[in-house]
Amino acid sequence: MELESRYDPHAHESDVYDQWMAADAFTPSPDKPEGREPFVIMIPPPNVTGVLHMGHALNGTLQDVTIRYQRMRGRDALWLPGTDHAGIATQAVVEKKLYAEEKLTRQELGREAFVEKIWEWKETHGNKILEQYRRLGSSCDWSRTRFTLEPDLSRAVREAFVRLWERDLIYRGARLVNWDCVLQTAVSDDEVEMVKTKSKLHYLKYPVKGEEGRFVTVATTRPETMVGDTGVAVNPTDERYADLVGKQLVLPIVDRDIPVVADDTVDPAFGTGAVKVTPGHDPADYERGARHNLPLINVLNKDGTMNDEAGPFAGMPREKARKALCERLDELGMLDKIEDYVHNVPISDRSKSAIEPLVSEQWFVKMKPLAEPAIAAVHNGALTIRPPRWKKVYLDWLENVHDWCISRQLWWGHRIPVWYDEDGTPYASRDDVEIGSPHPETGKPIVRQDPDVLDTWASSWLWPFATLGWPDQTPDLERFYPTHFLSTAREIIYLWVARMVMAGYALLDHLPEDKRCPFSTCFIHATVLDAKGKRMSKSAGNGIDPLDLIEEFGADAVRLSLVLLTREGQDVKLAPDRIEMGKRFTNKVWNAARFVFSNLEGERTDVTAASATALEDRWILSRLANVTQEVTAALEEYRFNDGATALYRFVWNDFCDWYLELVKSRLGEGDSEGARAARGVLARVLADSLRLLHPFTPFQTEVLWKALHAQLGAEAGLLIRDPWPEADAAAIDSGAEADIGVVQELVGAVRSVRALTMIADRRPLSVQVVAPAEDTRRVLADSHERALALAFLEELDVVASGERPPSSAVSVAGGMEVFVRLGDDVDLDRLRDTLEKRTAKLEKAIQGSEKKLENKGFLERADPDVVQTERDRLGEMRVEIELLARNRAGL
RNA sequence: GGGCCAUUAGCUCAGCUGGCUAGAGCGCUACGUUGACAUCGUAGAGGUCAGUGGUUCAAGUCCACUAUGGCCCACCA
Repeated sequence: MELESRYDPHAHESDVYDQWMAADAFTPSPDKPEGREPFVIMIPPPNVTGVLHMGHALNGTLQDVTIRYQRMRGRDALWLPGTDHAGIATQAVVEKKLYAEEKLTRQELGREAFVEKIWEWKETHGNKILEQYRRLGSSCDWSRTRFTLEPDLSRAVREAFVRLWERDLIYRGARLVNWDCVLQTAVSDDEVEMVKTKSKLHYLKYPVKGEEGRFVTVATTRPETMVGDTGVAVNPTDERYADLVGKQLVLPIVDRDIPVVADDTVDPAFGTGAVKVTPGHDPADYERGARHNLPLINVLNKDGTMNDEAGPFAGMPREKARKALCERLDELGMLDKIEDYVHNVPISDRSKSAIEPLVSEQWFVKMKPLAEPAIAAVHNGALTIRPPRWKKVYLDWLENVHDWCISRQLWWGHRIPVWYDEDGTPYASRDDVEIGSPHPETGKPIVRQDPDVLDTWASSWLWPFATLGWPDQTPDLERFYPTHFLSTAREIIYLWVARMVMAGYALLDHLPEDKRCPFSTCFIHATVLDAKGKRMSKSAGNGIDPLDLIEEFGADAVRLSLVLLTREGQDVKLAPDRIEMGKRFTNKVWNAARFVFSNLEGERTDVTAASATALEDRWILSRLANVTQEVTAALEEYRFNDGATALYRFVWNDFCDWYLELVKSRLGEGDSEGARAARGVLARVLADSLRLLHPFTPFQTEVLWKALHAQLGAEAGLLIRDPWPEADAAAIDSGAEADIGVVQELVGAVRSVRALTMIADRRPLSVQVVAPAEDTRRVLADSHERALALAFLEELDVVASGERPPSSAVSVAGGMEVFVRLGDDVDLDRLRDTLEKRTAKLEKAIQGSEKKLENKGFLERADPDVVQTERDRLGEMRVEIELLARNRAGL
C-alpha cells in the first residue's frame, strides 16, 4: 500500500466512515451478549434547526472518544443520536421562511397546514446537523436515531403528562408568567435572560386623598404601567410615611383610589422609599398585591400594546405609551423628575425582545416533590457531576426550584393532552379523545382540546428512556437504561440535566437508593470562546465553523486539538491556527508509521519485554506500558486532556525523537538478530499506539491499522473493533528508563556544547565520554541520531577514561564528563558569556540546595527519596560547576 | 447582593495530594535539503508564577485579604 508522504485526511475520511457503516460497527450487538456489559451515551439532542458549532464539535469529540474507548474495552457500546424539535426556534424559522417566500403568516395558513409545513421543512433540512456529526467521526448508532416529536416519543410525553396529572403534580392556573410579546407565548424562567440596560427612573407624584397639596412620590422605570397600579407600598419602619399607611391616594389620570400599604420588602433607601404596586405587571408586585389583597389589573394586550384600561393610551405600544403618559403627567404637574438609571431588563432568549410579566392561564408542574430524588441522587453517589463545582450549581437550583410553566402558545410541539367538556372541566388522556364523546367524570360532551403545546423540555427531559421505548418495557430499555455518561454544556444544567434526573426518578419508579440515575456521570464540558475570550455567537459573527476546520485540517486534527486544548471544565480560547497542533501531530504519526512499514516484513505485533534485550528496546516497551496505564486511567476518569497529552508526548518525544533514531543503525543491519528484534518492537509499539490513539484520531488510525497489517501479511479486522491494549506490567523497567535518560543527557550535552561553540560546516569533532555504562556506551556509539551522527560519527571516540583533549570544551551529563574538541572558528567571547551565565545560575541553585540540606526540618520530615534526590542533585551540580570553572580557565 | 472561575514566557495554556535549576505548543533567533516527516530536526533567547500578608523546615502549589478580567444566580421599584 502506497502512502502519501504528507497525510491527506480528505483522501481517507469518507472511505473509512463508509467502512465502519458497512460493518455496522456503531451498533451494539443484537444478541445482547451476557458477558459484555453495556455502556450507553445519549447525545444531547441538538435543535433540528441547528448547525454544528464549536461547542457541539467539542462535546461530540468527548462523547466519541468515550464511546470508542469503552467499545474497545469490550463494553457493548451504544451512543444514541437524535434531534430536538425545539418548539419556538423551529416554528420561528419556518414562520420567517413562510413569510419571506409566500407572504403568508401562520395564522393565514392555519394551524394544520402550518404544522405540515414545519414537518416538510424538518424532512428536508432537519438532518443537516447529524450529518455534520458524522463528518466529525461520531460513532453513533444511526439505526436508533430519534426525534423528540416522532410518534413514539409523543406517546412517552403523553404518558408522562398523564402520570404526573394522576399524581396531582400538574395543575393549571392563572399566574404571572414571562410573556414574549413578539412570539406571543409564555416562556419559562430559564428562558429569560436579565440584560443590563440603560433606562430612566421616573418619579411620579400621587396626591394623598383629602389632603390638598400633599403627595407621595414613587420611583419607577415603567411609568406606563401606572394605569394598573392598585396600591403604593412603603416600609413599615419608614417614619416618613408612617402616618399615611392605610390612607388612600388618588391615582392621577385614571382617578382611582389606591391604598398605601406597609410591606417589609420595600427598601426605604431606594428612590423615595415608596413603590407603586402593579400586581399585573411585576413579579414582586404580584406577591405584594397578594399579601395585601390588592386587585390585579391587566393593562396590556398580548402583543404588548396597551389595552382599554389605559384609556386614551389604549392601542399604543409600550414605549410610545410611556412617552405619552409622561407628557400627560407632566402637564398635570405629577411628574417630579426623571433620572438616568441602569437596571436589568428581562429579555426573551428566543425573540430577544423584552419580556412582559403578564397574568395568564397556563399549565404548571409542581417541582418540589420531583426535586427531592434528584437532590438525593447527588448526595448518595448515584450521580457524579464533573467538574465537581457544578454540583453546587445543580443543587442550588433544585433546592430553590419554582414550579415549571410547561404550556406554550405555539403550534409546533406536543399538544397538551387535555380535553374539556362544555363547562371547561379538564380531562387528561393518553389517547386522543373524540369531540362529542362524554367526559369520563362529568358525562358531559367533550367540546375541545387544549390549544397549547408543551415546552420543548417537556419532551427532552424524557430523552434517556423515551428513546429506548419507554413507556413500554422494551428489550432496549431493559438493557441500555440507565445510561452512563452525559456530556453537555453548562447552560442547560437546569433546563435539561436536572429535569432528566427528576423525570427518571419520577417516571421509572426508581428510588434514589437504587443508584439508577438516568446517567451515572454528568460531565460539563468547557465553553469554546473565540481568540479574544468572547463567547462565540452568530450575532457577534466571531464564531468558527467546525466544518471549515475539518475541511482545512481534517477531522482527526480538529478532534485531537480540541482535546489537547481543553482542560476539564476550563474554558478554551480558540483560533483556527490552534488546530495546527493536531494537524502536525497526525502528520508525524503518519510518517513514523511509513518509516516503520518500510522496515517491516511479516513481524508479529505481540512482542513482549521478555524477549527484548537491547536497552532501547526495553526502554520503549517500558514507556509503552506506562503510557498505556496513563491513558487508560485518564479515560476511565474522563480526563481527556491528560490522556491525549500523555499520548502526544509518548508518540512524538519518545517513539519518534528517540526510539526511531536509536534503532536506525540496527535496522540497517538487514537480517541480524538485533535488526529482527528491533522490527518486532517497532511492530508492537506502533500497533499499540494506533490502538491507544484510535479514540482521539479514529480515521487516520483506522487507515494505518489496515496498512500495518497489509505490510505484515496478517489478517486484521477494523481497528474500531480491536480490543484496547493491556498495559504489560512486566515491561516496566525503571533501570532502562534511567539509562536512556543518561543517553539523552549525554547527547544533549554534546549538542549543546557543539551549538554554543558555533561550529559551522561539518568539521569532525571528537567526543570523549568518561566512564559510561556498557549499554549506554553502545547506544551512544550506535546512535544514528542525525545531527549528532553526521557531525562526528566517523570520529566518535568513546573512551573509558581520559585526559581532557587539547582545545576542547567540557560538558557534563549523568555524572559523566563529555569533551568536545573545539573547531578553529569558535566564537570564544560568546562561549565565555554562556559559560558565565550558566555558572551564575548554577551557583544560585547550589546555594538553595545546600541550604535545604542543612535544614533539620527538611532532613527529618521530608520523604527520604526526596532527600536522596536532593543530595544527588547537589553532587551533580558541584561537579558541573567545577567543570564550568575548568572550561573558563581553559579559554 | 450572593456564588463560581481565572491571573505562570510575546501569545495560548500544563504544573495531580506542597519538595529536582518552573514546563509544553505557537511565535522569535541561529544552524541544518541527514533515505519517515521542512506539517521536520537541533540548539538558543525569553518568567521577581497578579499583589500583600499568613501557615510550613519548605509555597507557583495551602489559607486570608486586595486588584484586574470573565461567568452564573437574585423580585431593589
